[in-house]
Amino acid sequence: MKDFQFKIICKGKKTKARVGEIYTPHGVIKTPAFVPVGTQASVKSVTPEELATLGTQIFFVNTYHMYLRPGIEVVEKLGGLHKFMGWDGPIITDSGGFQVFSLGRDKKFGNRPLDQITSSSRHDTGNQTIKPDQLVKITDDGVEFRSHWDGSKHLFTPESAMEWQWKLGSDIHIAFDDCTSYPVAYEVAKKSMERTHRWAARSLTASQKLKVESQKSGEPYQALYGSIQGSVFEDLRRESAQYIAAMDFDGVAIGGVAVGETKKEMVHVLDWVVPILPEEKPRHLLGVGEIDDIFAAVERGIDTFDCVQPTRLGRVGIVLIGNTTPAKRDLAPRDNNPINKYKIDITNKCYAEDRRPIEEGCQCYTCTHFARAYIHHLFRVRELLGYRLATIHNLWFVHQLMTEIREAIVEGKLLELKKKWL
RNA sequence: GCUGAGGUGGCAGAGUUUGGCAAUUGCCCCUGACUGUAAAUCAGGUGCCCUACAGGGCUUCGGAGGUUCAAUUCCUCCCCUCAGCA
Repeated sequence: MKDFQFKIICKGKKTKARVGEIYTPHGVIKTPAFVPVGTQASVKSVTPEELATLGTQIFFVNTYHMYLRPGIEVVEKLGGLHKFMGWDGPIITDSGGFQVFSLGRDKKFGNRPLDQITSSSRHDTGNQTIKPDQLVKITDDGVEFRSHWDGSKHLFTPESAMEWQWKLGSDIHIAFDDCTSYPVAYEVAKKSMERTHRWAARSLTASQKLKVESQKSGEPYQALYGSIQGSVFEDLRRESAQYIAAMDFDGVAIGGVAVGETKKEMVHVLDWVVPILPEEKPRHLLGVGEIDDIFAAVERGIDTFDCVQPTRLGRVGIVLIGNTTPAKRDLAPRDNNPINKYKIDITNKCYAEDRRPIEEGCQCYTCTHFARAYIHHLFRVRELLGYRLATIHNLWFVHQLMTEIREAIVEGKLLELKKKWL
């Protein structure tokens, strides 16, 4: 028996949702599961022990970031990612494919001309400043990245991405893909998808080779998920799903979503793609995790999804709240906006003397120990504890929601739960 | 009391040498954004009024005078703060 398995425990009756268990050499993941993101081998501001307490079963680390700092070899020397981070549970690594998209855009700096960007907000490398469009160069072989730290050049290929993930020793790897930007012309999306497919084949070949070698030496199994692209075009998405589904991957990842398209478009993508995927393989949705998206994904049969939202929003003072007990909270003026009904900005003045916890009834460490006023204060004075407490609450919140969702699927009440929330 | 240095938006602090638009810039504050993390970040607004925008009008550099076409800037007096010495 190989160390990686996916078991479906229960399927929804009215939806395509399913409750399952992913077995990895470092433990079991109950699905559907939310996967926090710890890009640089750290879910920012929380310890592995705290993560476990919050309900995190597995989290994301990025190969690209590990490659640049501290370097794959360093992690390897220190005994692999698990030992390096002090986390015994399952780990999933991203290939660096997302950075093709994320480093290639100029989103961070808006649309301002580069000469208007203040020196403190851009990355200076000695005398010259790296422009975003210089950070990534895609070739047939792979991607030439320029380090956002020092501008040095580095070539990433499907083969190297696989090798590095093996050296990191994560439990689940993602194939090296080309995350298509949005909006994008059909022809460009098609080429990007085809490139992703070529890279998927190369990733799989490289990974299988490494798998054979490692099994000889008795190393734990490391799974590989193929990645589907195709932007918002139905025929491309279907083609990509069929292509990836037909390959010998351990699981499937849906990429290129939540990159600027509407939520409606994203849901369409799921509707096209998921029915094509094999039942018995776990399905991961890359980069998605707002409350309504979580429901949309789960009821369409997604098993795991990762997102920076809970952690990133927490660090800027946005804390998540349920929609189930609206009477228990006062809305800040802006929170009357339905889009914001799952979050409050704790830095708003109206919370300066608020004695209540972030959310009444929440059992997280933050809510059982501190008032909104205190967290508000911590953010105003930029105390590190503020970022931590907000992150702790947000992660707990999402993991709690996932627990509720898993229970609801088993009880056949997912749609009721969704209605209650949305 | 003497000597010296100062008084500029809510705060800090440029501008005064060489009179020619102060709303330089920080901070605070307000608002917005964030979905496989170049992100404990970024963007916008922050004297008043008009304007959808472009832009326009007005008020302001401790106080009172003076010189000048023109004064935050030069001159006189006064008030206040800080430092040193009595």
